[in-house]
Amino acid sequence: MKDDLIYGYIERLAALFRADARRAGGGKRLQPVQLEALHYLSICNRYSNTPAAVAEFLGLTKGTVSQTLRILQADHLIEKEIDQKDRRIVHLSPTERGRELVTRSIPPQRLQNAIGQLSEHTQDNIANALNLLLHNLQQANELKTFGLCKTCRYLRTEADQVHRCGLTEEHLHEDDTGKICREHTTAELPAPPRRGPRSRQPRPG
Amino acid sequence: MKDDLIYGYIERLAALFRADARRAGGGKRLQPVQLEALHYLSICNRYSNTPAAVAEFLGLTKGTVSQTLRILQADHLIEKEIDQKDRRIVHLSPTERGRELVTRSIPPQRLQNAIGQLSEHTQDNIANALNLLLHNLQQANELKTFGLCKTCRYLRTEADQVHRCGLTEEHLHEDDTGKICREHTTAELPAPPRRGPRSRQPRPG
DNA sequence: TGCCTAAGTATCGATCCGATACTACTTTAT
DNA sequence: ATAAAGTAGTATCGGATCGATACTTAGGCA
Repeated sequence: MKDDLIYGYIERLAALFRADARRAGGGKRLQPVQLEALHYLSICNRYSNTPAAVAEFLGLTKGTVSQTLRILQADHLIEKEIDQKDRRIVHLSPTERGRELVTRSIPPQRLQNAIGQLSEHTQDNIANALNLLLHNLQQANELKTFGLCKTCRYLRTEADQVHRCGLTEEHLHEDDTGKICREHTTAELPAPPRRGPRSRQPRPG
Repeated sequence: MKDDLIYGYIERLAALFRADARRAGGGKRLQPVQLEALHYLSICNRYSNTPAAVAEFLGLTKGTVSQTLRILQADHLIEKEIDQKDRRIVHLSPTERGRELVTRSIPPQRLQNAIGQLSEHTQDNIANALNLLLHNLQQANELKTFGLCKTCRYLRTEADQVHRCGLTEEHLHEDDTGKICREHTTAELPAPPRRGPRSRQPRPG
């Protein structure tokens, strides 16, 4: 078992990224968690941009995330909009300022320096190894995958390149299929959609 | 450039580890940073177990780390001892309780679940890919490596398996060479030891 | 002796974070 | 139709994180 070794490497890399995030931030100093929340909101689709989804993604409670989002909003980095169909739900979108900040800060400069020195082939190897590890970790522990919509088993592409989500039957724009979805389910998984006690329709994209 | 992808994977893995660390902790709930500090102190050699080294390793300021260590000491997870040669320096060692806690919590159960399912070969691939990435990141940004003493370019092994550090000329026990050293310098690096304006002797092990 | 530097601590304020309690809204059961 | 249960989100409290700043103690050096 190489778990000690692998854990050590990832912890080390993550610590360096966090230190980077702390020192960077571009003028308006953001905390690492704030930056991660902003980052998520800039790469998720329009059905996954709610406070609850951010909390799930970051592995924090919704109360904790609520404060972080309040700060981001106060700094004019995100905007809130109430869902008209279900008025309990809030949709969050990064402002232009917010998007610029994410683009400047992620990925961190140090990582770019390092990866730029590696061959395409080596980069692929690293990306594949990490993908495999993450995928295995999520599957072994039955965690949410937060994958791209276009890799979801419920995505159907019909005639004339019309995309449709098999869970909600909704039409999807091409753009949406390249973003992270909260309801993403890995294609290889034979498991059926878990329709537990909750009868609410999931809201995938 | 696969940097976006690679960053995403690592950030995701680290978030899961942190969530694990928060929920675990075994009775005495430790914060993720506290656990990481305790972990470091349980794998570093006797010359790298100071507050300053912990701060360097975690990428935090010494003031911040000082508080964390105070809490660990109050919980009887570490012990402090003043260096007799330089009485400014404090040496930190985990107590028996501290060591048990680290052993229980690191690596996290979820990672063990995931890695246990992979073949030896796949585990090696992942470990190698991460090692390469981390090594490259440290070298490209001139960061401290915090590697094992036995992989340091300054380690010399003399007759009768007597180990000696080329920087301090000190004798080293076999045990020490398997631990993390603050002054570790990667073997492949042709760079000379940086003896800058500081005239202090480094304290490798 | 006196100055400089280094290791470590103390304190403050902004933020993080979970726990708890609450409001507003939707869905379900009766 | 109405009550009950469940969900999304917010507010507040207390302990911890974290950087900035200022400080104490100790060693190095002229």
